[in-house]
Amino acid sequence: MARVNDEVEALLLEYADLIAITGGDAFRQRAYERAARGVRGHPEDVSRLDAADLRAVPGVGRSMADKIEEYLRTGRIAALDRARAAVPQGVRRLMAVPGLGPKKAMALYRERGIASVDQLAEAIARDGLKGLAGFGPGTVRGILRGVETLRSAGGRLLLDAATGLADEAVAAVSAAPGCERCAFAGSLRRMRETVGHIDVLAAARDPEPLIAAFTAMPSAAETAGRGPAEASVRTADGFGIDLCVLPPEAWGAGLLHRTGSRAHHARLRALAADAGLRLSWDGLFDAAGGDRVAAGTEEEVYARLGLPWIAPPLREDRGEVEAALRGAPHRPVTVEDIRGDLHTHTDLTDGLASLPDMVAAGAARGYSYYAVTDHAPMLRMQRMTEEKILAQRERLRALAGRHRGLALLHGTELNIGPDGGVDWPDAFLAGFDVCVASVHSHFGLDRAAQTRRLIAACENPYVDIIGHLTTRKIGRREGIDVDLDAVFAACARTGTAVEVNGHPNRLDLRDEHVLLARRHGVRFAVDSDAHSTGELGTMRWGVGTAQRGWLTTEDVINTWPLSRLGRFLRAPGRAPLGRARPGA
DNA sequence: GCCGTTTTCGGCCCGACTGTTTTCAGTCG
Repeated sequence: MARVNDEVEALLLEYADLIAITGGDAFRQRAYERAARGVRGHPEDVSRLDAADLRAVPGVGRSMADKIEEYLRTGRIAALDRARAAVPQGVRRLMAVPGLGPKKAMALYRERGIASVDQLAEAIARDGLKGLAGFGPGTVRGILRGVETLRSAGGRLLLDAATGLADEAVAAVSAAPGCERCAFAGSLRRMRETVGHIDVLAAARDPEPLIAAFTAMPSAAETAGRGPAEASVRTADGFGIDLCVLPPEAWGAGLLHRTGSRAHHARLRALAADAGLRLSWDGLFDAAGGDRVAAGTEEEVYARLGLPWIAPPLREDRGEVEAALRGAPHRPVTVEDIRGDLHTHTDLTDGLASLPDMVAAGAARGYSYYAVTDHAPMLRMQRMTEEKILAQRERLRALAGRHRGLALLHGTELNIGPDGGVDWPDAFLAGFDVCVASVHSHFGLDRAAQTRRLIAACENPYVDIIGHLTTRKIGRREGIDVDLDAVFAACARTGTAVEVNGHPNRLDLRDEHVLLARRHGVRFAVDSDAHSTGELGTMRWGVGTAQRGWLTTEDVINTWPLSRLGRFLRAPGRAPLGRARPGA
């Protein structure tokens, strides 16, 4: 793990789980979970904070600050070590299975000695849970489904964790003497939703110091392989990172080769062959004479093949080469194109940061508009009321003009009920600038019912954006069963945008669904769904997914100027954007 | 364990869903 915050988050979550497993105070457990989220969402590295600043992190008080300091000083937390001694590691890992909580995990261990996911799967296969109290046939079926979901993500990292590791490796190698260039490549550079291993590429005359720096970095728990110009390491969790060092003149060809995808690179090789050239990992060569004709940069190689540079998320052989050959190269939306975030939370509901802090963080990102969209009352645990959200609106209006050039939009994230209804009547919804509507319950409805409810939500004139439409959580929960064609057709017909949620656990819609929706003529909002100031940065993964889905600025409403966005958000009785808002 | 314009104690994330233990515990959002 690269960022100290990630390490601390993991330790606090582990402690919270151990409290739950051993039947400790539920409020204490939640305090640790909350602090873990606070640390995760904190934009600064906790190792650089003094005691007072540490306690300013949401959810961190004296006891947590002491534990974090103890970890930073000694690399251990004594209280956590004691808790670990009481519960076998595998029991905690069982809790990663959807449907298995602390109680059932502990019961499996106590009654059947099961202490790993593999042992659990094996026990189910030989009917070994029979007779165990609380584990009837329905429960066992559910657990088995959970094991399959978990295994579907098996051993792969989410984009935030993979990016953290890759950044650490690139920083370590870049600092080595003689390193001319260094970057990560592979599926991470293409922004696939999960990453099986990380490819790091570097350019240098002498690979040795780079390899030494790479194998010595803190995350490299063991060196799995080593050659004259490459090395492989594994993290403590067994995740693999490869380094390949190239001569500087081969940098572009090497980066192209290592970035892939295999299918895209094969397409380029075929194109080269047609032109009497040969493309390999170290350059583009004249097939007859053997002279290297391009290799220094990706742009040079593409240009020699008659193509413009193609953004890595597009390199999946989904027509990107043909489009470029036709003279209509695809220009995907970029992070720099994003003018605002239309789905964010504050501590009024389940966010961690205050309204002024979230707004300030949005301003710091250079946005021209920023929407606050806290949860609505149907999500009971959030205890939202009309009074609370109206008071928030007043506080938001009072912040207008505080940040030059930033228009503040007041919104909400509505819940789509099983029948497609949402939390508030039209008259109240008309008071919001923007409404996101999302499914948060009744995941088990059948396909027809899910499709009906989503179409009904689209038809609500105040619903502007459908949030995280399939509700999948990578490795935790399959998405709902829904007729996406029918829903996207309804979105296009009603002018309802679909969200590309950038949270690395969600990435919902996923790239294939984005492609499908785009074919229906749907508009999109790429959002962070941030619950802390740091999480506003998840926008980058949303944009990566949008790029993989071939979205352009024309498709994405939050790349548009405020005036055009305002026309899109128009609804009966709703004040036009910019008029009701000083500072807009 | 955290937190505070109802403060230094006593609250804090409530309720639906599911399966099964036939009166409710466990899990989840």
